[in-house]
Amino acid sequence: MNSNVIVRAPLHVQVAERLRLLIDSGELAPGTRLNENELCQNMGVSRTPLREAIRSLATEGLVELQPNRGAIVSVVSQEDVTEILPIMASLEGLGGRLAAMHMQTDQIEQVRQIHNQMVTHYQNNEVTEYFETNRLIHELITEGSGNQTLVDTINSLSAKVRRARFSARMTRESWAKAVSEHEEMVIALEARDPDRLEAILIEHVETKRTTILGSLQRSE
Amino acid sequence: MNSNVIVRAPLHVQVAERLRLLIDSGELAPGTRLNENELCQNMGVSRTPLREAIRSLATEGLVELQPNRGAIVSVVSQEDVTEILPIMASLEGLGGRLAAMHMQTDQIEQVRQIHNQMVTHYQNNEVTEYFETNRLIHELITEGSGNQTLVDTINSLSAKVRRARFSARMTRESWAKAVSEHEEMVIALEARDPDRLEAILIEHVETKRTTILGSLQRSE
DNA sequence: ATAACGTATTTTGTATGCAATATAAACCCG
DNA sequence: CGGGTTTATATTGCATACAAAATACGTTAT
Repeated sequence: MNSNVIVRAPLHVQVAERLRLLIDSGELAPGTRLNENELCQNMGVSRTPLREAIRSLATEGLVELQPNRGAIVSVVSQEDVTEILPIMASLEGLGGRLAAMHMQTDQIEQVRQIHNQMVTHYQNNEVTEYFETNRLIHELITEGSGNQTLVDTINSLSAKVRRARFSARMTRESWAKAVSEHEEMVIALEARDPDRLEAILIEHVETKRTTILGSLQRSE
Repeated sequence: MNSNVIVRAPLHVQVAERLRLLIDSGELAPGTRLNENELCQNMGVSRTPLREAIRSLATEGLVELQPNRGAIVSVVSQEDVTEILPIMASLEGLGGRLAAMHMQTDQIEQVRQIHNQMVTHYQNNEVTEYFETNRLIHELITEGSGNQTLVDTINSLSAKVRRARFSARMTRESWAKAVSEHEEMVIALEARDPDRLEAILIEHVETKRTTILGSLQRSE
């Protein structure tokens, strides 16, 4: 009777994880062709698990299969982002609504703490740390909904937008707006006001949309 | 220069499609273990493309991988349905809102026609045809949003709920309510009233939730 | 009779090999 | 020299082969 069974993940799962990381970090840039032999050598596995991993990533939408020509890292177009953000607005809004109803007090306090950290990073102009704490807050609120399917759905959409990385291109103005919206979010959460939190989150994603599209304009 | 190239889909894609159908139709019931050799013989392919297909279905959530023990058709629990329906409400609501803004007049007329067919099926107590036309209307409206990512997201969630198939267990009462809500939907669409259509769709999914959970209660 | 052990068989996981397709290179002809 | 065709190489697609794990079975001992 051993309940501490250590089941090491199947190779294709490990490989998929690793690839996901490479793609997310940008080491494998959008459009890059995935050469099977090359990746096999790199990771020290055979083609079978690698190919299985690639198929998974394809259904996730991270890579695109081209029959008889392998797979390329999928490119996230402006149209994609335009499609995704309204969906995320709805879903984050729903998440916030549920979170305001279900979250424990200590969890809310945790959000407040991280929010305060985020504001500090904002004031110190620490962009990377700002985005990380920002992401964490959204994650905590979404998870606070208690709806795992919702969390998964949002994450999968969020991953695509993130990969387009417009991050660094925020104007001082829109950054300030985002921070103040976050402040309101936490207040609504502390007041456990579902309608208000939902509304702010939807508005917040709308701000994000403006920021991103603005940044895309400027970069053309 | 030949632009009429016929690219027949890769085997793993065909296999995935076939499996999806088998699962969706219930021929492969939830919980069934997928025996690779058996399926290979059945479909006349080797294990490699079959396994690749299974991996895809796993990331779609239709099957569940059990390390060293293969895959089983995933079971859709009451909790899953409880999680999914609010998400679908949000997304269908958004879809309706966008559809009311973007749909062409002739597309709306088409919805009206199919709606009328659906009402006839309702009056004649033709359940299968009713559900088919019902599904079609929702599909048309969602597609009318012009947001393909939204369509995909809804479809993937919808597939899971559908697989739980509570369909046949509708009470006369809730059925009537669903039909009248549909009538209102079409009216709101014809009036191109985004707010109203969104509200009705959200309400409509809520009705569905009640119906399904009621049916689950009764079946215990 | 049943519980526990050990062996045989099945089934999954991974690697390798061969065939088909696509890409790159060499070559020929204008 | 350039466009097009042929040939060579690389890469993907699929099937098979081997290894490891899990399940099924039979035997023995209590």
